[in-house]
Amino acid sequence: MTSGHSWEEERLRAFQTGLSQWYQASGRDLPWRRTSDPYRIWISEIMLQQTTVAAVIPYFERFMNEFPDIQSLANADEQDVLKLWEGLGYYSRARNIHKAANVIIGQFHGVIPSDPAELEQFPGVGRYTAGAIASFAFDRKAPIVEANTLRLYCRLMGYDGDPRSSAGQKQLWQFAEHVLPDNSPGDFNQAMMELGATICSPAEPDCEECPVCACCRSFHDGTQAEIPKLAKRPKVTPLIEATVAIFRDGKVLLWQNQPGEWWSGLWGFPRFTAPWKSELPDQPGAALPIRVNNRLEKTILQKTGLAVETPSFMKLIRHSVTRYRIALYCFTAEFEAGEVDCNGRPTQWVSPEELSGQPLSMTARKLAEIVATESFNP
DNA sequence: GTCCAGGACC
DNA sequence: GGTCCTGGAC
Repeated sequence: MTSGHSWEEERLRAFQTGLSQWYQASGRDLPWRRTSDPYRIWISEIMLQQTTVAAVIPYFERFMNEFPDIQSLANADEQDVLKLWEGLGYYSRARNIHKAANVIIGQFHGVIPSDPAELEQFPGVGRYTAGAIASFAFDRKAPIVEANTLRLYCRLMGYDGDPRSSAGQKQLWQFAEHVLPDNSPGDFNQAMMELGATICSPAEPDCEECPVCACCRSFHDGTQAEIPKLAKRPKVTPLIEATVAIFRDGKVLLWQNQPGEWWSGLWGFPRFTAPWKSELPDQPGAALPIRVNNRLEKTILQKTGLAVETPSFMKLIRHSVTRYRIALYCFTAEFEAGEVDCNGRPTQWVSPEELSGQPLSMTARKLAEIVATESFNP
């Protein structure tokens, strides 16, 4: 295994030219590629972290309509930023861009810096995102390594080690720097990502269409299926949870998720580990076994301070969060007695119509829709 | 239904 | 090295 990877000048030129011609002919026209506005580039790059292009596009358009510049974002309430982020996931990204916007307004006179090292100081901006903003918006010669380029670089180098190891990371960043041209490094980086995303795909890359297959070690060796080495999947833990929409005088109780919890900063219906051991039959409207019902009522009292009338089972939602596979049992219930006490957690009573204005997780949103429909047409 | 993709930060 | 989230492909 080689410790460094370097190409001769001639090969480098051929690679850069082939890639650039291919990108000009075949690159997708994406909303954030029509601009060099660092604000738009920055927001798009944050949205694109851990998120696919197709999912990002409508969010990006809405976000830019609502917050067209960094000042409007800094002025906004965090809750309104989270509301625009609803459904995109990884909500710390939304809290971080709001925080960073205020730092840029307060300490950088509203000007996004062009230096990758400075960019990396902002919350939510790591080495990749700093390089992306610096190169795309300012055409600075900053290398990038993210999922698409990681796969592409590993194959170009024929790197069969673990790309997540420190040795692998060192190789990748070194390679990214090595191939980066002086002219239009931003376009070059975009082209690399585009090639990784479209041609050099994880399964069955379309090597016949690749403009640089002549430079590709993995293509030469026929090792595309083994490179890059895939990460081991963490083992999945099943969870059974319950959530309840409690009604009082036509309003429903929400609590706010706290730092360190899932969906921190967003609102939701009281939600907790289900007080039973195995999955229940999935029959909306069906009466719960009496003992299960009693335990549920007792848990609701513990978590909210409220006694409720017999909870009614509405829906089973199956979803996943990181390594957890969750069966979420959704209930509605009518308030009977008590004072709201959710262990110091912020709470509010809202009408079903007001639910649409609250930032909720996707699962809370699903129950909110059921709740709004039921209360409109019970 | 299950599997997979997708960076920052602790 | 573990945690954050969702949607789309299969």
